[in-house]
Amino acid sequence: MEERMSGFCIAKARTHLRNSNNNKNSNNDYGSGTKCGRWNPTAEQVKVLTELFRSGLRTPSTDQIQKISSQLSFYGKIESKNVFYWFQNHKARERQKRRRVNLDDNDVVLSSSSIISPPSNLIRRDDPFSSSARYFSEMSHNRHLQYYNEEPPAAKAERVIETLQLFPLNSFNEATDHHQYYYGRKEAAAAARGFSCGFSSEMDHPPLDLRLSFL
Amino acid sequence: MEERMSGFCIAKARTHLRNSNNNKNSNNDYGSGTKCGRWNPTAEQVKVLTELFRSGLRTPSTDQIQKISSQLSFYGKIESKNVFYWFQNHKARERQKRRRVNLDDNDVVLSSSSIISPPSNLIRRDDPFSSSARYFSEMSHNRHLQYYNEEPPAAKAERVIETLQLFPLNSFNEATDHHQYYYGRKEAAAAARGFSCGFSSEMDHPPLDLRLSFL
DNA sequence: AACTTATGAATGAACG
DNA sequence: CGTTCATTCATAAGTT
Repeated sequence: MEERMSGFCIAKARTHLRNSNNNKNSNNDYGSGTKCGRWNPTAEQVKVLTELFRSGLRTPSTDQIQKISSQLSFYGKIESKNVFYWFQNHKARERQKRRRVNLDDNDVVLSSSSIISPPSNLIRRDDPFSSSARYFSEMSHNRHLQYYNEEPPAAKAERVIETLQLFPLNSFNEATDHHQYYYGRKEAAAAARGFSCGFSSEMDHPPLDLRLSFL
Repeated sequence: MEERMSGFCIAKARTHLRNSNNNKNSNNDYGSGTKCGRWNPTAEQVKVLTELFRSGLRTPSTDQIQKISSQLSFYGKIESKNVFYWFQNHKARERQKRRRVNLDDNDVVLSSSSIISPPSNLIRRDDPFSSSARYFSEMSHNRHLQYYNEEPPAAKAERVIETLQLFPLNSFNEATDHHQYYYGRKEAAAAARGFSCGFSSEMDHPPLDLRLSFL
């Protein structure tokens, strides 16, 4: 049972939703609005929140949340929880992003340098989600990061990318030891064990043998 | 029916300047100086991803994503996030589709069985943040159980930053007393500096004076 | 070319 | 907190 039939958004999704007119609306909602209950921040709200974040606020206290919310309500409907979530998400994503970038970065370099030089233009220069932490358009955290010091890169040394060689030449880095994290999915596990990409016969192209064994 | 009209994305904070330049060039010319377009997977990439998905992989771990990305980069430009999103979307859409069908069948049943649906419109608590710091605890949604673990509990010392008082000027809530930053995050306190709620008398304008650079 | 569909990307919300 | 879900936005690709 891996199917996550959680799906019962029904209650929420299908309910026609009250038109929350009690709020008299806000000038925001670019066209949508009334449909769902999901908060849709206005530009100003986002701007302010971003500024706060940028200035270092990461986990506002309850009071702060309330105050911020209060202030932002001027621009449109908003509740405390929205502010709460916003920071929560923003922070998490900021980090996630950074993490991914690091990995990516590492790897790509490797890959390009090895074997078959990739199609020139593949050398990504500026990616939203990578390098330069320039993913979020306007967020640009180009500030002193000293305020948030969170993840010493070294700490994660364990799960590092064991620099598997990327291409088929001799891939299958068994490196994926058995100790792999059972990150849950049975199916995933199953898949990971013996998947050999089906296209063996056609494969007009190279290699890439993905049997997940390398995962 | 859900009209996706969605006027425009005025603020949205990310606005990519749809009008980046001129004509619809949009040649997937990643890597060149221009803005990145969105990832355009090659047939091979899609194939592999699909295979992986079919073989059961639904929510690849970070490592897996990383590796997959590496492998696929052979076929063209690709980043971790692309892989991440791909799976995310693929999974979601499959479910969505299925849900739709499913729901179509017993939508009424559901509705009636769910006990006097409370005035959903009013359910929203105005301020769950009233007192308890750890807020929100009553949503028993019970999604699906999936265990995942790969990160050892980290004893992370919160970095304490000196405090600059928040909302210095005048708050509605007297709560702004000096020890308010005891509430939780010390770091939080550090940040809101300058957030002065100045409800000037100009209601047509941003009342919120953040004194952050704010353009 | 306008319309529709498919899908990449983003993000609010929430779970464990 | 990190992860996952649901929904929406944006845009490339496919259709008419």
